[in-house]
Amino acid sequence: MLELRLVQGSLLKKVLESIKDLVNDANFDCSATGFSLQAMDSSHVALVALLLRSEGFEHYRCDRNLSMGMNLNNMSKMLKCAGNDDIITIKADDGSDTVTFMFESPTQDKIADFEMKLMDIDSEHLGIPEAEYHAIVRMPSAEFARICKDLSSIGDTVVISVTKEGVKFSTRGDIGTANIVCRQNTTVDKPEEATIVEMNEPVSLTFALRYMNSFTKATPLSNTVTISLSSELPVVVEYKIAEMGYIRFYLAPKIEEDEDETKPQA
Amino acid sequence: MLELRLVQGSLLKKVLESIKDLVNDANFDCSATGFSLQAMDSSHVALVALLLRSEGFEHYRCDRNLSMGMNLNNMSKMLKCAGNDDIITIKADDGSDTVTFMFESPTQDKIADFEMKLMDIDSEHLGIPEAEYHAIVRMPSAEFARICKDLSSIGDTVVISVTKEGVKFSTRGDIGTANIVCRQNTTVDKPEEATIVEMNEPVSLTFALRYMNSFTKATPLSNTVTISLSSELPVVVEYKIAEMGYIRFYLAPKIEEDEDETKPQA
DNA sequence: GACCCGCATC
DNA sequence: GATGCGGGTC
Repeated sequence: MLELRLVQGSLLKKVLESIKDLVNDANFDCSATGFSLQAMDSSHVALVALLLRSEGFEHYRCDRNLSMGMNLNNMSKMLKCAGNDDIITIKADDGSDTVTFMFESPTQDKIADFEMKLMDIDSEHLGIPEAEYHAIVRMPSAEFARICKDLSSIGDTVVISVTKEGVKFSTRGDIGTANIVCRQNTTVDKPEEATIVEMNEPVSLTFALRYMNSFTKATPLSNTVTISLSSELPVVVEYKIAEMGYIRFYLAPKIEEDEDETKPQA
Repeated sequence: MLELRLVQGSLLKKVLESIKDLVNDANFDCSATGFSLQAMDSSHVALVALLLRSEGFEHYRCDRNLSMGMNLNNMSKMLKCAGNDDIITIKADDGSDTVTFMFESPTQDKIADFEMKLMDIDSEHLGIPEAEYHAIVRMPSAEFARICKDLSSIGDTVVISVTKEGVKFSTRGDIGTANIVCRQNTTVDKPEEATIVEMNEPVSLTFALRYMNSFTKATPLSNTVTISLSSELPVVVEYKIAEMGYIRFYLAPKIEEDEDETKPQA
C-alpha cells in the first residue's frame, strides 16, 4: 500500500514537464526514504535522477519498496489535469497494475482521481558514485537556460570552461562563434542571483547543447542550478527541489577534437 | 427594414466565436421579440439555439419578420474587423439579399460598414418543448470548460452523473480512467463561483467530449453555465447572455453500453 | 508537441 | 511591473 500526499502538487507537474521530453518510460521507486526515479534518456546518452524525500510529503506511507513503471507522457497528461494549487496524492495497492493520482482543489470542492496503467520496464539502476569535481558552478537557473538557448542558435555544442575568474560558455557554428563569460559574483543582493565558482583545478569540457536545453526544462523547479565538472566525468546539472530533494541530469562530455574541428558528431 | 444597434458589440463577436466551429450556415431570425438562431451542427448531432432579446439592443427596429441565411464563417470574419469596444449595427432592407454590419468605434472616429451576401438555407425550425429535467447543475463556466478539456486528453466520452452530493464527470481511455467530482457549494463568496445542484432524481448520462468542448467555446459569454439533464432527453448546456438572452446547446446522450464497452461510436 | 507572443491578473 | 494563462504558429 502506497499513499503519498504532496501539498504543493505543482512540484510534481513541473518535475514531469522537465523530464518527459527526455525519457519516455521509467520506473518510479518508492521506499521509506522517498520517491525517486533514475532513467537514461531515449537515446541512452543522458541520465536523469530524481529524488523527492519522504519528509517533503504531507503524508507518506510506503509499506514496502515498490517500483512503478510509468509512461511519462501519459503521466504528464494526467498531471496536466491537476490545477497548480491542487494537492496531489499518489496511491497504489500492492500488486496492483495501476496507480491512482488524486487531485484536491484548495477549497476541497473538486476532487478528481485518475487511474493509470503501469508498465513493466526493466531498468538497470546504476549506482552513481559520489565524485570529487574539479569545479562546481552555481548560478541563476534562468541565466543558464538563457545561455544554452542563445548558444544553440549559433552552434550545436558548448564548451564550458571554468577558471578562477568565472565560467565561460563558448560555441562555434557556420555563422560565427560566441563566448559568454560569467564572472564569479557573490556580492549580489539576493543569494539566488549569485554566481559562485568553486574550483580545484581549471576544467574545459564540451557538451551537446541539445541535451543541455532539455535539462533546462527543469528551470521552473529552482532559482539556481549547480553544474559540477570534472574531466572524464559526466557533468552533473542539478536543480534542487525546495524541502524535498533534487533533479539531476548527467551528460558525458564529448571528446575534444582539434580546435578547428569543434563540431564532432556524438 | 431591419436595424439593430448593439452597444456591446463584443457580445456578438463572442456569440459567433462560440458557434462558428459547430455550424457552417444558419438562418438568423428577426422578429419583434428579438434576434435568434436555431441550427443543427454540420454532422446533425448537436443543436444550437441563440436568443438576443430586442430589449437588449439600444435600438431595435424590425418592421416584419425576417430570416437571413448567413455563412457563419464569413460573418465571423467580418465581425473580427470590429473592435471589442465598437458599437455594432446590423442592417437589412426588405427583400435585399445582403446584410450590412456597421462598426462604430467608441470615439466615433472610425465608422466601418461591411456588406455580406445572404444565402438561402432551408432549415426546419424545431419546436423545443420545455421539459422537466431530472437534474440541473449550475457551475462556473471556466471550471466546466477545464473539466471537458482535461477529460478529453484521457477519453472520448464523458459520463455526467448527478447525485445529491454533487456532479461527477468520468471518462475512460487507453491510458486509464478519470473521475472529477464537484461538490455542491453555495457558500462561496461570489455567487458566480458557486456550484449548485438541483436534483429531482439521480441521473447518469454519456456524451461525446468533442461536442462538449465545442460548446465550451461560449465560456467567454458568461461566468456560469447551466447543465440540464434527463435520461432519454438531450442535455442542455446553457450560457446566459447578460441582459439579452442565452445561447443553448443540445446534445443527445450516447446509448449506454456495457461497463466494459465505454467507448461506443457516435 | 514545442515554442513564442499577447492578454489578463495580482 | 512581474507572473501566469491561453491562443496561435511552426
